[in-house]
Amino acid sequence: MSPMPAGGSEKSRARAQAQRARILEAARKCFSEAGFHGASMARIGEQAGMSAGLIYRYFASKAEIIRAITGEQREVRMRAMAEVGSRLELLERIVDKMRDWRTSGGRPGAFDPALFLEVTAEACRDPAIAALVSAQEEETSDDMAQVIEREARTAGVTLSAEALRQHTLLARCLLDGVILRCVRDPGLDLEQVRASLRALVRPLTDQPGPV
Amino acid sequence: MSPMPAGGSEKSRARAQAQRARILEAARKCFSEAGFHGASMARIGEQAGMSAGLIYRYFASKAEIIRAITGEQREVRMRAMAEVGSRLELLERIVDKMRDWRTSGGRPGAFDPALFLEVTAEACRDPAIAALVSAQEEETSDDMAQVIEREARTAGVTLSAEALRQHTLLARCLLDGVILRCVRDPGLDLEQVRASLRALVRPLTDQPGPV
Amino acid sequence: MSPMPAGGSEKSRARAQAQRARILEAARKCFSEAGFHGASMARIGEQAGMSAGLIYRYFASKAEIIRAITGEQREVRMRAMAEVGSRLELLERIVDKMRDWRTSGGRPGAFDPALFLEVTAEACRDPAIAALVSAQEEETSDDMAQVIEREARTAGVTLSAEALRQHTLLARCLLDGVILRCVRDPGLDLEQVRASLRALVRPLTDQPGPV
Amino acid sequence: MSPMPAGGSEKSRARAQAQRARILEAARKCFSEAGFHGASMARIGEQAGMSAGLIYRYFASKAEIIRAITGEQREVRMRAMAEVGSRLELLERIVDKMRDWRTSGGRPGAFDPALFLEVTAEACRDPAIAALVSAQEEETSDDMAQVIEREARTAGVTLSAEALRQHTLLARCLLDGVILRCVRDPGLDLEQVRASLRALVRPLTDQPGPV
DNA sequence: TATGAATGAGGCTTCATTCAT
DNA sequence: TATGAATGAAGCCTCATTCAT
Repeated sequence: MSPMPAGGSEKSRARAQAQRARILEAARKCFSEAGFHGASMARIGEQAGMSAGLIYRYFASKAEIIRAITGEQREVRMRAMAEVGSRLELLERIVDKMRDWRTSGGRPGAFDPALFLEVTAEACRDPAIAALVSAQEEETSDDMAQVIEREARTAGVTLSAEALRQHTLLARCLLDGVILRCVRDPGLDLEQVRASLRALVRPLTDQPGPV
Repeated sequence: MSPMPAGGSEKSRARAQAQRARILEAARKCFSEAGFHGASMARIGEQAGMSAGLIYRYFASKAEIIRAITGEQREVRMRAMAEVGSRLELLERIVDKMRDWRTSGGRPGAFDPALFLEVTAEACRDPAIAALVSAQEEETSDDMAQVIEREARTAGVTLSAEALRQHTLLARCLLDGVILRCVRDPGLDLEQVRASLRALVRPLTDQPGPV
Repeated sequence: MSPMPAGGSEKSRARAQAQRARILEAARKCFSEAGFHGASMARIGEQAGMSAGLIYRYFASKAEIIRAITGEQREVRMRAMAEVGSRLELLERIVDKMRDWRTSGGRPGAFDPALFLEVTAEACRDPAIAALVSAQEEETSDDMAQVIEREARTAGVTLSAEALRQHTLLARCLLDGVILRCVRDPGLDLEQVRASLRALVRPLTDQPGPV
Repeated sequence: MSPMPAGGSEKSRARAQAQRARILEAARKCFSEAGFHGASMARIGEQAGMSAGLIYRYFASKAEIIRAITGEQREVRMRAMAEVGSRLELLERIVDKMRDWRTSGGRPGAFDPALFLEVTAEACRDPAIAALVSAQEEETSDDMAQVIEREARTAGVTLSAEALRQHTLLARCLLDGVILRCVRDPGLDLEQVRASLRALVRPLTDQPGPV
């Protein structure tokens, strides 16, 4: 799959990894701005500071870059959920990220809603992408479950497996929903979103519900 | 905007409308399968049973078709919210739609999550699409508020403006979140989603919250 | 060559001639504005107030319209030279025509330098056009010779055949040159051109020359 | 304007210039034969011995090629006027060029009347071309004035500014007229044109006129 | 490793022309 | 006679990908 030879010195392998990273960074930016189909290899190369031809020494095709970008998303989401103590904290964090995106327009390493949606849309078409995304979703649900368990532990509450699953599902839908709404309505008042979330998210209880 | 002359007989106008509908139907299918930029005019023409050139008698450009498809989404969402009496009923309805999509793969006129996401992703890039989507979002929020007011009336509860706004926001995020999650995880158990929603959505109260 | 049937009543033949004239009038305008290749049959039809398809009942092809337009040019030039008594009068008349063109932008029936050049350029490519133009040139030279003979008669001078030929050549080159220069330099001061021509054109003498 | 990056090694820049030249050479030929709009990029590429796509590495669009060709015309005319000592010499030279064109059909670098007329016709439609042509006309008039001043100096005559302007105008019209007539009438006897010019062009005098 | 020239396929769009009505 | 729907070819241009250097 990868065009890079398995062999080579330690040093050259490190170099190769650095090159791949540069390409992916450039691709992320281009894909975010123009979409997978709208971004050209030439533009990605330019952004990465190399010729388009050279990219093919590190990735077999544009599709492989897309797959790699898709694969990276998992880390971004995981990082976002690590060390978060409650659902509300997590939701507020995503609101912060959305505001960052609106104002600064996407710094490297930050969560990029445009890319997130591009990947999701592509998953509807490319089965390989769909499989990657689906696998990530399960992991992300696990991460979310951990956040909720942490919150429950802090609150001194014990959740049944069923309650945990339901709270996880709800929280995830809310989170994705916030992202989608922010993207679809650039005029959406994020402070109001934050306030609403604060008012609406209740302390965890053992019993299922409520919204 | 439209390349068709204003005049023409009754019959020819009807015919033109039929042709436009055929093209839009074909475009919907192609865009859903391949994305706006992955679908070619040739493919759309083939799907519509006509030459690619003929499409330009009814639409000035591919972009105009994309705009028309985007504009249509509003009707689809509006139809879905009409005559719905409560948030839970609405959410269950969207779950039904997602199951339809998974099984039948998108019938004409039905809500198409792939297209919905394609439009949203495109809104990140094309300001014209962003404006359309943004306008639709406001209308959809109004529709959602009506659903909630209906539910409140039925429950004999009076909602403050603030509470109404918050419930609307929550419900919309949940709804969009359900769509996104279903698309991103084809393995997601829709029956479990339905069950969770039933358990989680509480009767409306005057007070803000809770989730 | 022509798609029109030879038969038909007197009335229908007259009608056909009127239609041809309308088409040619429209084509003249379109060709002048957009060039032979830049003007579409649809646009010509629109300008003529008929469908593009109908044009083919009166002309076998676009090329035939071009040929017809080319053929018309002869009349325009001929009309311009009729009843003109001297070279200077003729040259001043062309200066007037150029000013009309600059200000009014080409009325129907008027001499159109853009069309004149379009035809000339096309003559370099299409042998059929070249033949038409070449034939017209001979006729136009004859017309010019008549103008000069008229001038000589008025001046009481007898020109040798050789002198006549030379004066004709000179006058024609001057005339075409004025047209070309006016087109190529929209800033050219026509009044100065007129003044220069007045100063430069001397009474005819029997002897060859001078300039 | 140019799609080529500014940087690059000495060698690659030289190569790029050579490619541009090859393309322009091919375009000149194609435009001369078929006109700006009749010549296809594919044909130009074929003539230049490269794929049509490659052309876009050296020119941003077909329009840019047209502009480049148009711009070149100035040099061709300028070259023709350099080191010419009199109006008659200049006119005879253009007659020579026309004969070359008729016989050899346009060698690279030679003056091409078909192209000259194509450019002029295009100037009637495209304001960008019109501006280029207009600017060239002024320069060409300056060049012509210099030729005339040279002739006056040789003849020991001092020309007033007004006389200089008038002689320049006359000479230029004659010159353009000769070109136009040669193109429009392929049967025109160039030797007779030459003889007529010789007979008609008189030595310069201080006084305005005569023709 | 790295470049950038080169290609061929394909995309969007226009248009002359034909034909059923 | 007249329309306008319909097509197929062609045009301009872009781009992923390959390859000689």
